[in-house]
Amino acid sequence: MSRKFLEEKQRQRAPSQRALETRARIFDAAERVFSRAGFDAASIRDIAEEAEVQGALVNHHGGSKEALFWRVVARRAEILSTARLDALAARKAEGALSLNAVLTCYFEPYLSRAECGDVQWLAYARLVAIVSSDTRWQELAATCFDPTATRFVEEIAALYPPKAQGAVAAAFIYSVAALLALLTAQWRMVAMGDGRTDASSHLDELVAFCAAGIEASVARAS
Amino acid sequence: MSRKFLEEKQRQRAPSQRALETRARIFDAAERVFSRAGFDAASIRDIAEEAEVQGALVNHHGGSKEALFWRVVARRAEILSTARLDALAARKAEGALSLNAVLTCYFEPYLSRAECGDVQWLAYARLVAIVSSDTRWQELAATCFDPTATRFVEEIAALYPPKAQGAVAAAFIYSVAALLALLTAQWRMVAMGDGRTDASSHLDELVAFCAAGIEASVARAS
DNA sequence: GTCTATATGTAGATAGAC
DNA sequence: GTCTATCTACATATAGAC
Repeated sequence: MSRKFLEEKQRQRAPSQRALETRARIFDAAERVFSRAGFDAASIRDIAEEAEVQGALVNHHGGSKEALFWRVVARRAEILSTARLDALAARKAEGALSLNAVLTCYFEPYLSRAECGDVQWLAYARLVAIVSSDTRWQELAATCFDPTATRFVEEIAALYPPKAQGAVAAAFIYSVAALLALLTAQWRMVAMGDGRTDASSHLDELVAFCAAGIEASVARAS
Repeated sequence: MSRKFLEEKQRQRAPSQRALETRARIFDAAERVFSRAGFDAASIRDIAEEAEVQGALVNHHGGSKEALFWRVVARRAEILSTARLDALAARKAEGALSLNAVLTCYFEPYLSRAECGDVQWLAYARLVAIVSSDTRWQELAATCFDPTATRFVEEIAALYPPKAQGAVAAAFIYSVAALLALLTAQWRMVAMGDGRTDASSHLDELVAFCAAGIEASVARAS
């Protein structure tokens, strides 16, 4: 039942251009509304209004509210997974991987999309935070996020002795949490006295933080 | 209006013992239900049932649903802030502080309460994750969490050149995110291959991860 | 595919008896 | 303080016309 919400009904014939645009508008609107309000506080009515369609159309294209959420998350998760794995493969083709290189392959595809100011990708960052922090979406996370994350953990673990595997897994989760914090909790950094404005260096700083943290965790475990 | 939900009405006379117990039962139940379901999916009826009282009593003791959430969060936040600042003061009395010592003073009061298996403190960890990841609770976070967090950022920043302040603030937010991940996302670590079972070493490993990360962030900024 | 109208459930809050 | 009963609002979802 793992992908229960992602299956599409068989269609009689190809959807029209207009229908595809309507569907995309609904998905984009759902993404923004879910990210602003969270799953429960978001209403189908809000989404319909944001998409400028009638409420019944949201159910028609997205299925139930829960299925719509799954589809909205899965849509971008697939794009991101592909970009991350492609970046990893490209780096690997250049020669042996370093810890910093692997982390950059994981962070950069996400950060570059979110930080260039794309509203939809910024909204998606909040969705990931919602999914990651709530066991209610455990199955969704396992379906959309875990395969790629596991791949990266394996890649990092290969740089160290086998007995460090557990420490690498824990430190990678910390690293992903830090990435999400960068995307969703920047107002808190400002409140704590971070007055810097040059967003360009965020990626390198995050990589430096996480790489040093992972090294230290592994060193403790060895 | 910053503490709007935390003010109590003036009372005519002291509440009875029974009333105090009822109130505590309602707050504990609210803590558990909010942590399981999140704010919106939790209903006053669920909370009443969990506390084994009538629904109207929840409104009577907690005020509106939003006010109840504020009070539940604030109640434990105060205990934790006091414990953290006391630990910091005690360490300071012993001599000059190290980065590891400051981080331990911040993490330990929380981890020791959550990891000893106390249901209410485990529930509270989820509440903090909810508050921290949603701008809707920005004001609550600013009221309950920021004063203590700012104090710790200052303490860490004092160990480094002034121009590292921004990097310290960002790295501290990453560290708090890692702490929350340890408390709320351990199932993900297991899914990534962390098969270790000895919970006792989590504190030291987390401190090692964050301390190394902060050092690296500061080094980049200097 | 799209729209109108509505069925059905459940939410938060309170009035008023005890 | 506590309980019963209820008000009002809005949620999701679907039936059926076009």
